[in-house]
Amino acid sequence: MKIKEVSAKYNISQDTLRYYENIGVIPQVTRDKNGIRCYSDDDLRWIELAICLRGAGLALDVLIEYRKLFTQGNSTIEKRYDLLKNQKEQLINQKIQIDETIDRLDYKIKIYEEAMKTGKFPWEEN
Amino acid sequence: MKIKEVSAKYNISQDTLRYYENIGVIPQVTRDKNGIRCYSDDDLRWIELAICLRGAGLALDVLIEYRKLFTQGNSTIEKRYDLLKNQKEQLINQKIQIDETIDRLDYKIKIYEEAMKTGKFPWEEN
DNA sequence: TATTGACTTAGAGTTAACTCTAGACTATAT
DNA sequence: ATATAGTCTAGAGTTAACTCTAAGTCAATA
Repeated sequence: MKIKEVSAKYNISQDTLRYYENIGVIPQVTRDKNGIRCYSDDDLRWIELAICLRGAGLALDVLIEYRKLFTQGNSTIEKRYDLLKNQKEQLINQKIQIDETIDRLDYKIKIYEEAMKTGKFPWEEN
Repeated sequence: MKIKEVSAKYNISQDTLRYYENIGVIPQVTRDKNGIRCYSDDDLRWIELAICLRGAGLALDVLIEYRKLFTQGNSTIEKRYDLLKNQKEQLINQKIQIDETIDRLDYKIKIYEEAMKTGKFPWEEN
């Protein structure tokens, strides 16, 4: 699979694909005789993982670290485990923050709905 | 309340407080005779709101827009309502992404736990 | 044969959200 | 009287994560 197809398949720019490879978020993609990237199934799995984790807000630093540990083999299992646990914790905290904010938005939305229905605008702080 | 106290109370840098005021995320704080900021309760509520929304990932652009609409009075009620609804949708989507990622991390974490318990490292893609 | 389109690289540019710097002012403590 | 601590401003610098540019290679097509 060449870069254009991969880009279309995962809706990610070609620039970003090359960038991720350069910084070590995904493997060094093998090239054909003309130096053109041919993405393997394994490469695609790494890309998909990267997109998923980035989409949830993980930093590229963390993905680079995970990939680095992975390439270092089984001796880094524990470190990878810690990293994953850690990131999961962060995501749980982020979810809590989001839930708080959604509650807050819901409260405001309700007030605005009332205001629009009754034409009366209650005293509001912000 | 002066900037140092506010900074401590909300755990936000003085620079950021001034920055938020400059770009219009929070009100223009009134000054004492020496030009020093004295934050009112209303200012504090805006700060608290900004920190909450930013913590959930809302962009400063959006907060600036909301604040701008607010200062324009009741004629912008509907626009503010739309903005809030919109941002809520985004947060819900973000939460879905996070949940997917947490599931994925959980799966990996389980595999790593197994590996560490048994000492056997199963074939893994990444 | 010339052009087109897909690809390559290195490196510069962009954007968001801070964060820091330098120089100035004022109030209080020694 | 001087030092210290807290504040101010304007503007420069930083960081993350892209995104774009320019100049080049190569294969297929008009």
